[in-house]
Order: sequence, then structure tokens, then C-alpha cells
Amino acid sequence: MRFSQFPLNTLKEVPADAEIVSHQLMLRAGLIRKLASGLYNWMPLGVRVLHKVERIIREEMNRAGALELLMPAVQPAELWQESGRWQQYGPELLRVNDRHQREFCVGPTHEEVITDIARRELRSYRQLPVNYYQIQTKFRDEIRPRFGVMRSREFIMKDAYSFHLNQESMAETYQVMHDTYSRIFTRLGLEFRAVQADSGNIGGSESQEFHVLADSGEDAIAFSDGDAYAANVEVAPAKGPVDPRPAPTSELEKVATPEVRSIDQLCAFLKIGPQQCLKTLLVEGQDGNLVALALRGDHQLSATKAEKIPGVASPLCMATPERVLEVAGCEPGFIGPVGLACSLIVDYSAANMANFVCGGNEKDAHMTGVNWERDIAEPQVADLREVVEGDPSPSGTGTLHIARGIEVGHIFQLGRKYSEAMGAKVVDEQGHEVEMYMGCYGIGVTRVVAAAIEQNNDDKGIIWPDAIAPFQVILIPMNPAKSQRVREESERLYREFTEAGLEVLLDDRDARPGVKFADAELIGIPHRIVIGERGLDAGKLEYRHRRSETNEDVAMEKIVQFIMDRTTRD
RNA sequence: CGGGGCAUGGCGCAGUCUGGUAGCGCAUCUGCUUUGGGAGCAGAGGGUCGGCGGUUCGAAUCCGUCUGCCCCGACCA
Repeated sequence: MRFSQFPLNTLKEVPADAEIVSHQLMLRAGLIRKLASGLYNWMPLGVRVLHKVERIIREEMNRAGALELLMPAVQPAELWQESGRWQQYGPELLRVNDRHQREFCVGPTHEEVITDIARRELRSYRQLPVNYYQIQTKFRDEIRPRFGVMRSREFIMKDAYSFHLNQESMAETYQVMHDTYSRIFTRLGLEFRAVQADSGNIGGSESQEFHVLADSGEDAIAFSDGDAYAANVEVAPAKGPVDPRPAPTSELEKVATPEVRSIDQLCAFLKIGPQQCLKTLLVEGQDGNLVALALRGDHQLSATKAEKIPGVASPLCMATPERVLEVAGCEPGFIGPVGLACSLIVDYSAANMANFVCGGNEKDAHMTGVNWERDIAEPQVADLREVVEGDPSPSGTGTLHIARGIEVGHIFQLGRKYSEAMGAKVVDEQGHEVEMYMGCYGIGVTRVVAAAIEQNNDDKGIIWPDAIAPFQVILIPMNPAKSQRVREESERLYREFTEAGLEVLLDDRDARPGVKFADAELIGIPHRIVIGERGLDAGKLEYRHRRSETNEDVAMEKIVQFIMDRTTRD
């Protein structure tokens, strides 16, 4: 490709609404352009990257025996009503009517459609197991799209669905997909981790997420330093303290705490640590009454854990200030469990506190010297909090560390949730009809591109991993307009590289060297070759890898082989 | 959906408080010079100041309203 024939507007300035580095660089390098909130055009340079990611995914899925198909983006409401998700799925599901007022949705995922395919096509256990996949556009009407294509409303996903006679077969394919995903992300050149996860509203039991490690990641993941244990902090079990609860030593006392609402303010006001404070959160219960959840001041509530507790509404819903006033008699910020007239569930760590501080259930008041059993009835305990750095590993070996990650893949063992709801059955060896077991496996293709940049960049721009670079090599002729030699050599090299099967970008623009260097670095081409009079006199070319700070001279006749040796061929 | 903010040429912004000539940098086009790290000079094009309504002799500026976008909280590939 010649740069002169490739309209690419790189930006020097950072667009104002781009917050994270991958979003900024994707805009600056001209990979994407925004059309509307959560909707992006993929420009030619970006599509080259996207297609490379897709190719690797296809190759590995095919290698794993999965079968590619393609389902419509628009799906009839009837299927979603059958599975029950027409009601369950909130406004995130984009619903549309056709000209006959029939209801449809733009698919956020394809369990319903694939299960419909399976119940029509699969008759016998002899046809199982089967694993179908597609690479296709999804739409989720996110409340708050952000970070460019990292969390957009329309995005491209590789989704796969497997069907099985029994649980063992499902578990087997799940493992195959786990290994396949590991191969895919390895080939993509990403640093990643597979972690235990919540299955969310897709349903099912066993589930793991694949995270690309990056400080800007929206998820926190916990991993043990003692063994291979790794989990999303939402689900990693937090063990209770092993030591018995200390005995009460202080008297219960109400203290005036004017305008002290947060744990931080309380600690500053009373000159204590957050682990001596108890925070009480009121959430909606299943029966219309509020439920109080209590945690130690330095811990965070895990919404995922909380909404699984019987009696707590799912999805989790914090009580409104009006409801808080009704039940606790005060505004949020002063709630405490002493004399609170609703059911109370306490985190293990919080239940082990003694002589602690909590809200006084009246404005500008807190209680100090509070103790369970003596001042409040022995509470119901549960695991409510997110694990923190230094917690013991749930695996029993090592302690947990926290890292941030971007979720790029998720695999589930669904079981029979959809096959039962939609009657997807096959005949087994005994001639009986049985519902099939299902697994499902997703990769956010567009998100992978953003995650790769998030993990591979510097102050000059993107640094593409070889496997997904839009071009492998960039040729930069110095002042071609002035030097016929430089022009001819560049053209010759361009032909040779092309014939050798390498993807090469020739910067034949009549631009100053600085402009070309800056663009080459911004768009992140891994291998750069400079052709200038200076080197040609000595029969040499200048080579520099995008990650390197220095040039390397390479003899003209060896350059193609030199690059071939340095590019990933697969 | 709740809270906060923004909307002025393709991009980044000033001007709004205190009403009166739309301005700067980048980008684009032309010419000349320049050419190993985002060039210099000279010139040019491009904006109904988000929409609608109001106040006023006069509105980017004041008032009302609508729309769009961004940021902070509950989701997920």
C-alpha cells in the first residue's frame, strides 16, 4: 500500500472526549471515527487490524473443531419470550418494531437463535457434540458507553455455542475452549489471565473470564501468589477471620458527629482507622422491605455476592434516601445497626469486630464502643465484600494480589437453561428424548483491538504486536522528490517486500522526514526501514523496530530476509 | 435513570460574566523557499456560534425550551 493512496488523517491533538490512551490513539491514528454515542466507524487502517484479530480467532476456532455459521443481527421477539429474557433483559435490549408492528430486537447475544437452530437441526446424540460459532455485530444499549470501542453499544463479537448429550461432554468442550482462548490471546501477543467469574444474566454454572492485564482496566482481578488461583474480585470468596471476636471493653456511647457522613470523614473526625468503623448499606429486599448490609469500613460491597443472598433483590438496588429516612429515621450517612428495624446481614469480617463505630440512626450522630451480642442481636453473617490485596487465597495456598484487567473473553457452562426453556432435545442411546447441555464462549473482537493498544503504547503512539499490526513494514524514503536514487530504491524494495508476501506501507508522500517518522510511530508499524542518500552510498538501509530507540544498518541485499526473520509467520 | 458539565470552521480552544466588527492554534488549498524528527514566508477557502422561541434598535453573549455530547454512580465481550 502506498501512503499517498491511503487517506489517513492523523491528529496531533488529543480529541477532548477521549479519556483512556487506547481511545485517544485510535482516534489520533485514524483507526476509528465516532458516528454517535457508542457507535464508531472503523476506518481502513482499523479494519486491517480488526481482520487480523478475526483471522486468528477463526483459525483457532476451526482448529478446535468449531463450525462457523452466521445468524441475523435482528431477532424475533418470540424466541426471547420463550427463553424468558424478553422480560428479564432491561432497556439494554434494543427493541424494534417492523412495518407490521411485529416485535424484534437487535441481538445483544445469540443463545435464543442458536438454540432454535439446534432444536431444528439436531435430532440424535450421534450428532453431538457440536460447537457453532460466528463473528458478528452485536448491539447492547449501554447506559453509559465510554472509552471508545472498549465499551461501545455496537461491537463485534465472536460467539460460540456448543451442544452436548451430557454434562461430561459439556465440561470437555469447555476445557477445549479454555485452551483455545489461551492460544488465541497468546497468538495475539497479549498478556492475559483466565479467572473465575460470575455467569451474570447469561445463566449457567461454571464460568471463566479472560482478562488482558492493563492498569486502565475496568475490572479488578484477584490472584494467588501460592498457586494458580485467579478470580474476578466480584466472586472471589472472602474468608472470615480465623481469630475469635475480641471481647467488649468499651461502653456504648452516642457521640455528636456534625456533617460527618462518609467513612473517610468519620475516621478523620474521630482519629480512627476505617477498619474500626462499620458501614451499613440499605438495599431493596425481595419482599418490598429494605435489607441492611453491614461491612467493615475499609471493605467494598460486592454487588454480585449481595444479590445472590436470599431476601436481597436481584439486581441489587440501593434504597432511595426517602426509603432510608422511613426505615432508619435518618439520611444515608448516619445509618447503623443498633435498633434498626429491618433484617440485617453482616459480612464475616464485620461480624468479627468489637468496640466499633457505626451510624447512630439520627442526623449528626454516631455510636462508639459498639459490640455484637451485647448491643445488637448476634447477626446473620454472609460473604458480602470484595476481596482485597493481602486476603488469604480461597484456594488455601498463598495470599491474594489485585490487578486490573480488561475482559476480552468469557466462557460459560450453561447447562440446560435454554434447551429446557425452548425444548431443544435429541434422542439418546436408549431412544429417549433428552434436553441438550450447552456451553457458550465469547470474545469481544473490537475490544481486543483497544485492549492490545492499552497494553502496547508509548508517548509516541501505538506499538502493535506483530500478529495484528495493520502493516508489518513501513518504508520511509527520505526526500524522494529530490533524489531519483531514493525513489527507485524505495520502489524496488516495495516490490520485493510485496512479492515476499509481507504487508508493506510505502510512505511516498512528499512530506518532511519528521512528519513521516511521527506518523509511522503513531500508527505503530513494528518494522521501519529508512531509505536515504546517506545509507545508499554505503549500500545500507536503516532499520528500527518500533520498540527500539536506535537504528541498525542492514545491507541492501539482505533486507528482505532480515525482515522475514523478524516477523511472526503463522 | 439520578447528579455535574459542555455545545463557536474538520480537530483543539478563546470570546459569553459586562449585548454592538466572530477570533487563535492545528489541519486543508495555492505559490516560493526548505527537506534526517510534526518547517518558514506570502496568500486563500471554510462558521446561519446545536435547534426553536423570547427580550432588545441590535443576541455567540441575556431569558425560556428542546436536542446532542461528555464526566461521576447501578452492566458486560
